Amino acid sequence: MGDKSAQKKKLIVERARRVFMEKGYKEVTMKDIVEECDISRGGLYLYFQNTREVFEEVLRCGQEDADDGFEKSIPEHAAPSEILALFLKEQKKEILSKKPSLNIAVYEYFFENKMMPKENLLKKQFDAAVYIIEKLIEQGTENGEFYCEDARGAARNIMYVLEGLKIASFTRGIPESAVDREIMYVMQGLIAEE
Amino acid sequence: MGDKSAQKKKLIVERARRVFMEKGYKEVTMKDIVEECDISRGGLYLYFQNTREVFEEVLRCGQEDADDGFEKSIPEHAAPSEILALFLKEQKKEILSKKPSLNIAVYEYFFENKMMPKENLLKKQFDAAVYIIEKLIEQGTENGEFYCEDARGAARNIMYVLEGLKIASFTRGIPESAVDREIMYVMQGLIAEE
Amino acid sequence: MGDKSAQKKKLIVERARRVFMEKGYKEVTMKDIVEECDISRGGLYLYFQNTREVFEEVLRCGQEDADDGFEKSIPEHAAPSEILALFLKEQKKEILSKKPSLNIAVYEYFFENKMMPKENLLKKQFDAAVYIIEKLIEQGTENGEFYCEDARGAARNIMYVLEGLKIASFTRGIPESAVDREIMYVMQGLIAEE
Amino acid sequence: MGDKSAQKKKLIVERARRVFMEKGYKEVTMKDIVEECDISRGGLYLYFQNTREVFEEVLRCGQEDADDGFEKSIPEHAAPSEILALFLKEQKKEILSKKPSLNIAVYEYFFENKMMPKENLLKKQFDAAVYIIEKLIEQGTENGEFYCEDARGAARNIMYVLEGLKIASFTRGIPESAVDREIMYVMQGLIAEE
DNA sequence: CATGAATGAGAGTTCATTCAT
DNA sequence: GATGAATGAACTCTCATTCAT
Repeated sequence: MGDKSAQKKKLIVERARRVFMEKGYKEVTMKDIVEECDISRGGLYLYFQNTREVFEEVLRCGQEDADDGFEKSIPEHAAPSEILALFLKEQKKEILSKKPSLNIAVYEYFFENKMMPKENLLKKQFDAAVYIIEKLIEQGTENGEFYCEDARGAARNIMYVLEGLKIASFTRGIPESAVDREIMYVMQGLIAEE
Repeated sequence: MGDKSAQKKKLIVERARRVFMEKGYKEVTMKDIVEECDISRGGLYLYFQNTREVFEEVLRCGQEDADDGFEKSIPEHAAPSEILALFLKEQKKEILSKKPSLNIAVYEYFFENKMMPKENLLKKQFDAAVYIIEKLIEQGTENGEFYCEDARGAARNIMYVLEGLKIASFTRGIPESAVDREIMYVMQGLIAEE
Repeated sequence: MGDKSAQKKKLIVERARRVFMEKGYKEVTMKDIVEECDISRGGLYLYFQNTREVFEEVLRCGQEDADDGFEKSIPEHAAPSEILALFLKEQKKEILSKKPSLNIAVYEYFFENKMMPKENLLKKQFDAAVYIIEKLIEQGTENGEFYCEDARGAARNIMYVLEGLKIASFTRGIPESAVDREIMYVMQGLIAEE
Repeated sequence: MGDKSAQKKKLIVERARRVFMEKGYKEVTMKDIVEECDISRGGLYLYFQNTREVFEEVLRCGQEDADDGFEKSIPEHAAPSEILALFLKEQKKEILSKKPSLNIAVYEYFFENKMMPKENLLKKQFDAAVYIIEKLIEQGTENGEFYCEDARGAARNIMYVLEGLKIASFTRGIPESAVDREIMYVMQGLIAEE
């Protein structure tokens, strides 16, 4: 039972994710999910009481497959600067992607549910990324690739720029060149400096 | 009639703005607006067909009072660095403000209506701000306050960071210290450098 | 407006009364009322939020036509004993009536909403009836038709018996003879005694 | 199987009784019963098709523990008037009891299912009580405690008053004094008389 | 027998939108 | 123009009832 039930729940979450990617968070109704899932009206309510619960499960289950693509693409003995470049490239791809993604739904959800200091998914992801970038910059500084006196500050600056670019992309659309330019700018700040 | 009609329209927009500030964009119904405006249901439809039209009018009419506070607060013969500092302070205030603002509604609206290359309000405001900052940096560089080889790049960097901070604030909440730190960081990049 | 609106409300209440007479109180749904009224789903909600509100309005509006039949049937210069007899006859008719009446709905409603010390319709009607009977008995005693030392006690006893008969009729059904017997019994108590 | 099955049925009825005491008759759903019984949804349907069947079983099984308290409390060689007084005291307790009882559910049930001339539980209980009171009055009359020419009539009158009091209590609430007064009144009618 | 997931009918409720006045 | 009553579509949610296991 726990098994089949869990199976079903997973299926619902999977299908629901598509709906949220397509329509954002607020727009989605239980009916939308029901229809996407080929499930009965009442059936959905066995597992979730409202779209909020469904979406939170989508978030919870979604973290696994998050950066799969990225991590796999890192060569064995890559230099810190190379890894950082790869990371930024990955981010660029996401920023520019025309494919529907959960991003907008996530923002809509957190606009409505701001109040979550520590369990906030966005914050966790942001902090984790800052940490990784910081370490890369430190390593790069040690082996002479980078010159940077405030690795953490630089890492944070990069992440805020990326967040700004994301929003710019979702709310206006920006050309690839603009993303490249910004990435270039922050990379410059790490390398040259003298 | 053009007069009374325009008067009425203005009243609606004014009241509707409050509603959008309170509830965001998607949540708002025609009923909400009708109730806030003490107008008849049919009356509203004489001016606007749906919440989208109302919101667009809100955006159009709202630009006036935008940076009033800021511009007034600039001293007569302030140095470029001082003006920039004031601007950033203003931004900080907005980022940290707990008062309901149109910001979230604006994001929600543009998530749904991304496709507007040139008339996009967000883009216009962003570009305008970039231009101002760029000029300030150039002036500052000339009079020796700043050292900066790529004023436009730096200006854009600052604006993306601010946008990132805004989103961070709306979706997670950030402490004042975090905002200060980021502002400090970008200012450092302009001043020191040697 | 107040006029047409009141008109409509009255119509709804009228039709709704039928529904409550037919189905009791708890069984009735907003849909039932909507259908009986040839009104739209949303239309009903303009006037009432739920069946409880409708029923309370039915109660409020219904008191007028209550004892019409009775009062009209009283001859000009009837003796107290005759009036009392008429009253009891009226009660008997109601107790035995096979026609759907609001009675059961009223009981169901007050089972659920017992808590109303002073505005309780049932109590008011009961007390009013007790008062009338008491006065009749007093008058009858004065002119020698009755012999009774505790007019109020007797009046109350009569009303409780009638209430008991009503319930008996609604929950089991009782023959006319049983009602006659009880009425006879209480009347005996007033007359003979010598 | 008859054994285990009967056991289970009994358990269901026991728990269901609580539900009916709590919520009346009409309000109760199969779901309510299932939940109170810690039984499976399908399981309940093996024994009962709907709440009506359950409630009828509750009624059938419930008669046992009915007047337990009363019968036990009768002293060995009590005088008829004493026994009657005890009986009325017992009735008073039930009328005024704030504890949830099956009473309201019973009324609701019989409002809906009036048509049962001979197997009607309420009628049976009523008639049985009348018979007992009649006998007590007769005995009391014989030994000089009472004076009463129509024992059956008096007995019936008492029972209808009690029924009226019960309904009054369930639909409006009545103070203890009111119950006392009515009981006193009917007792007076038996004793004094001259 | 017993379970409980699943179904689908139906009640409740809210609004965008229309239209007679 | 302006009003607000009226409509009906769309959504949410709950249960009686069934059925594969």
